[in-house]
Amino acid sequence: MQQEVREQLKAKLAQHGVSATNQRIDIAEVLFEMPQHMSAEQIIERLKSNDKSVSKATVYNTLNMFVAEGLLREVHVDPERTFYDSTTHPHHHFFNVKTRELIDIPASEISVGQMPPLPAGTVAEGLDVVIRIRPSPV
Amino acid sequence: MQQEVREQLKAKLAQHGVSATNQRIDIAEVLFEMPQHMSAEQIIERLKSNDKSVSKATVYNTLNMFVAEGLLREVHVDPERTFYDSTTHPHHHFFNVKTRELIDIPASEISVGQMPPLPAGTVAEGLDVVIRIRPSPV
DNA sequence: TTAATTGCAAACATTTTGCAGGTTC
DNA sequence: GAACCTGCAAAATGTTTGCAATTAA
Repeated sequence: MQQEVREQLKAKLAQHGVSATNQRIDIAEVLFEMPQHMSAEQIIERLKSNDKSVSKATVYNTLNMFVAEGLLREVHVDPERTFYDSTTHPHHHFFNVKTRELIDIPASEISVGQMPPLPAGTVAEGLDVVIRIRPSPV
Repeated sequence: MQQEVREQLKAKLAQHGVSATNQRIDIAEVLFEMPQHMSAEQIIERLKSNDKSVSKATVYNTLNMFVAEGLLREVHVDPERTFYDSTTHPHHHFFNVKTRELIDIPASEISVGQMPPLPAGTVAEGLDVVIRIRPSPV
């Protein structure tokens, strides 16, 4: 049963040209269990509590590879850490600056109207909308 | 003449409750010369080439204080460094992921339509739109 | 068996901090 | 002279790298 999930993940990695080692599947298992945003440290903690031992270096190597191959998206809103977002199709985020939590906003719920002309000699790579929020004051 | 600029900056700092030391004015001089985005290191370099010697610690302390007092805005798009934006009124950015440069987009040039409801118990603090760009392929 | 991958520890880069000495009002 | 500010060096993070040992095709 668990084994089946791992087989599916192996296929997913293969589709993106990533050969599947045990460690990479362990990491994928954490990330792709549900749509979510995690920092490298959170991933390492989760692996630990799942009794999987994967070194920090391998976690970072793997995350960078997943990003390069389009399996993951990096989100940069918190200067202290990079978040890895297991949802790769276009969408946006709330960022709670107090709790440092990211919350998805489906692309359909925000409409960005006219776009300014791009600077000469450049092409657009992506559009990120971040709504910074904080807990309501008492 | 130069002296006059420094007097104006001193007044600007005072308005924001920041007492004006020589170092703080040196830093303000660099930042507020024109609307721009600089990393701490770029600011330190500029100070050096202006023959102003301000220690790294003081630059960081000052930048944090300016941000806290609303004289500056931090921009987080590049995981490797924080940018300090001398334009504090609402606007958006192009970020060239190759050259790591920020370019302003006036708020009027982007219209963000409907906004999704905020998560319960939170209030909005700000809206950031970043259009990631890269040099056109040859 | 050759190439790819892992893990450790050391290296790095950016930012923060502790504290002694200096400055300011 | 009391409170504040600066600068140095050391510390703290988060991330990357070098390299020897291990695993996989």
